[in-house]
Amino acid sequence: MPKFYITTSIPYVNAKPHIGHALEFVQADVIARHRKMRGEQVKMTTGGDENSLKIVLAAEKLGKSAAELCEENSGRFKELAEMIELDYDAFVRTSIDPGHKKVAQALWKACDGAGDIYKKKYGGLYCVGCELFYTENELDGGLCPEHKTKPEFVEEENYFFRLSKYQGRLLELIESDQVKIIPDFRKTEMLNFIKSGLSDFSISRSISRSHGWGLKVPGDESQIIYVWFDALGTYLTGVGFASDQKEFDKYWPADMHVVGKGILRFHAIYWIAMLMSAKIKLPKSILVHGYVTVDGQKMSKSIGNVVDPIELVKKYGAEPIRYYLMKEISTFQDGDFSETKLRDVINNELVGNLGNFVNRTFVFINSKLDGRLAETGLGEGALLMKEIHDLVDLADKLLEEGQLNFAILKILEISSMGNRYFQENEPWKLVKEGDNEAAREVLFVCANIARILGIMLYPFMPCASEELLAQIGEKPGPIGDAKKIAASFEISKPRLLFSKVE
RNA sequence: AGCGAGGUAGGGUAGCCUGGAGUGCCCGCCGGGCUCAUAACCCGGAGAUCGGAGGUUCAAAUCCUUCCCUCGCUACCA
Repeated sequence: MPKFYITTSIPYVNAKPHIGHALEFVQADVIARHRKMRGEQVKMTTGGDENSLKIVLAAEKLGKSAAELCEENSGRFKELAEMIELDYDAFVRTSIDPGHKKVAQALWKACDGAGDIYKKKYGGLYCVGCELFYTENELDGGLCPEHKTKPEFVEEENYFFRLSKYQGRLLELIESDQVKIIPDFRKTEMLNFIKSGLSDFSISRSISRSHGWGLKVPGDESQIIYVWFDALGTYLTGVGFASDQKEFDKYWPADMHVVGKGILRFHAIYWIAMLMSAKIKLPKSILVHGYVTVDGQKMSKSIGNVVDPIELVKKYGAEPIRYYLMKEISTFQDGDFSETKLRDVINNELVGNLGNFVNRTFVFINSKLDGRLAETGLGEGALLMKEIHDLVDLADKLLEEGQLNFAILKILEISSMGNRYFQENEPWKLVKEGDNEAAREVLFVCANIARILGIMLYPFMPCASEELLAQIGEKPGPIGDAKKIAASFEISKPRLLFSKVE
């Protein structure tokens, strides 16, 4: 059985989750569930990035310890993961996961052993909020462009990673898609970045600048491992690196890292170079999504428009949110969220189109045809069924390519075709005229379409999928089942899949 | 400044790579039909100089040149 190891990036837990985190969770989850439907053995990991100075600062502000803040916020991310139906196997918290510390240090030692880590004095204008050094011309009137605060001059001796050494190999790996970056325009960005020249980067911080928070550099108590070096290691931790060799050999390398556009560089360049240095196999692909704006505006605390996905799920349920994120937001580009739009989508698409088609089909069979349908053959519907099977194949292919929004569009199209077929064939008239056989044939086609919808919806809306299929006594199954015509149907009790919102 | 992504009916998008009647989708608007269904569904219509200007071509939203505008990134932000 082929395996598929997919990861979400691990969010900074210095604040609550926002809708963008939900987007990434759902994207990864949809891909993972699709792979399961294809019969692959899927492993998915996520986690919390906790060893960062930002956490310490945020905690101090709130009068808490860093550990307490991590506990609290990681808890919220875990809650989001559960609520949004993320089917994950491991949630790696970098500050307390016992295996993770070993991983980070083993990774460090391996890079060190390869001669890629060296000490260097480094100084510059440092913004605490960003945790990074700025050059003069990056500053905005002498202030940090992000925080509008005056950066301080910091000088210290740090460990550096010899990134420059890997420039040529990185270029080739990405160019040739051995590490495939999806979509193409992100790949181009990375290639251009590499071509512009790579400098070595700092991978440690002094213990004082880190406020003592973080993982210690092996063999040097005075230095803390830089948060990214540490965080990327969670992808290894999640599948047993340095602890469970059998598990690791089975699942590594990762088949896909799902990340936001802002952190692509760390994955496509730093991470790959680190793994090469440590002589660990390389991940196969990186899928890069955009950011979510809210009502056309960038989300920010100062504007006060940060959307809390947990609240949203409580209000509307997980499935509509998943649907919205997958369909209304382009997989690779920035997309907008608005609650008004969400309501429209629920009422028009989930209730009016999809839910209604399934409901009118099942209710009709139940009330006019005794709840049963024997094999009737597809009759005139055979042609339609062929078109629908083509859409199934297309959606399958789009899912494989990560084109999630196009895939779900195709699935909804199946539902539209069902509604049209139902309408044009007017089975209610056939029943009135006493031609139950003809009505049965129409409904046999419709029921099969509903069943296909049930199967194909699984990656996007697993609960709705289960609920739909349960009404005909089935469960979500392999994607191949979608193209098999069910022989007969028995409708237990039609139940609504989605409800209107006011 | 460099690099990247965009500019398609009132709004949001797809189509562009591999030219062929402005073609599609989700809303909104107008009109009609149906009554199985959660006033859901189906059909039809109005509405676009496909950012501007040149060019290639029998033919350009699509290819080339150029200009304008918006957004993102430019060493550590999902």
